Amino acid sequence: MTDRLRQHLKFFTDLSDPAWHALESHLEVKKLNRKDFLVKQGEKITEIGFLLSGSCRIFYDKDGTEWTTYFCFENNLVASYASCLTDQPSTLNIQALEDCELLTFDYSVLVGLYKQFPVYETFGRKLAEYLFMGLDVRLAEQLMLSPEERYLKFLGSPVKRKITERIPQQYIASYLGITPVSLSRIRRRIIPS
Amino acid sequence: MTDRLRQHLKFFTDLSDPAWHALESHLEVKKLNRKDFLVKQGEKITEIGFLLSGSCRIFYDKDGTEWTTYFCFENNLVASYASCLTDQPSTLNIQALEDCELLTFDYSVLVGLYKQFPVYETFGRKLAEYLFMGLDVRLAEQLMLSPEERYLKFLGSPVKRKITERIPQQYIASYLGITPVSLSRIRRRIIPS
DNA sequence: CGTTTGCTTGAAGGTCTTCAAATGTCGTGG
DNA sequence: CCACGACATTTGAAGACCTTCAAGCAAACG
Repeated sequence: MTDRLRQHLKFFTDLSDPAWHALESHLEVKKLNRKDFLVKQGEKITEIGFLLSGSCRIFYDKDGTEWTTYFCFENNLVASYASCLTDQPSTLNIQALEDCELLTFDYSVLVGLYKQFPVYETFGRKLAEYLFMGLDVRLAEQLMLSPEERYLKFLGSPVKRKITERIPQQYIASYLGITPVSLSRIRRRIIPS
Repeated sequence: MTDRLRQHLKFFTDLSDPAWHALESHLEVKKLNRKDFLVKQGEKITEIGFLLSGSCRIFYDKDGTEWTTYFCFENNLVASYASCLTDQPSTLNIQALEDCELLTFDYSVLVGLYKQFPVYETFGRKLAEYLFMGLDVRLAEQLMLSPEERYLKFLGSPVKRKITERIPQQYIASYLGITPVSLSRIRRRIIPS
């Protein structure tokens, strides 16, 4: 079962057996029911999860309105990474959209591995670089594209299009930075069927 | 002169003398006149700059409209980092807002240092983490705050407030994701004086 | 079934955008 | 030092789009 995590980490860097086992020995299995929270805004939780099954969304809550920054599915890492890095309470929430099974370990484990195995420094670098690039694209879209263009682009991505089949529309709207009502109207506009 | 760069890198991690000299030996001095480009959209330039004096802005050009993602000043690193990472042509521009003097080295130098000195892996990780966190906050603001709120927040940051004293308003607008016209109206609205 | 939850639709209102013109500001050359 | 031109900012008017509040449906679930 942990093999799937090891496989996923290869996307960033290859780990030797000893290096891998050092991490593996800290892994725990965790289950979340739909709507359960892995991380809550305001709490300091430096747990890093790897989704074996199910899905989560990462969102901010501002005055009762929720703004989604990311969706996570099987074989994805999920964490309040900024909170780990700053060692401050999380500014965001991570909530299960479906029942989830995940492997977890604490960020402090990773920090320990940075010191023990140089290869983990490389891993940490690649991970941060990967997250950086994801945000970079996302910010650019948010800056340059209109809500309608953002939705069209969302549909244009096969990976993301699948999200629409699995995630309530209101969360897509909050990901696009608009209200559910607006998304509904945009949909009627571009798919006049 | 290169000392200022070394000092700045300490923000991320301490470099031993040999590690530092390995980088220092590759540094070049470069001057940019106002409006000159360090990086142009569509070109693959993996040069990393450290601003000794002057300022730059990083922006996307979409159909003739420019959208600023970042401003850089003295003692800041500046590069098309995503382009370095992906080894693809840059999707953004870096342009001097004032006459600039900078120290530069190519990203490939850094990649070489990753292999030679483990400490540079740590540096690279911290750098990527730092850039990630900057984008994280920026995206959250872009998602959750109205243009007016974004501008107020911009003014509320002493560091950024200084930008208004040095940078034309239209660039601030493009940073906030609105038109110069809108920013002008927002200003009139919140500072009715 | 009835309740809950989520999506759609309507009406009204606000803010941003676009296009255009006027006013300001700054740097350069006469 | 002033005048000019280039570039920035402001302002006006019209229009588009998103938002809010509210009501109506539809599907999902106990």
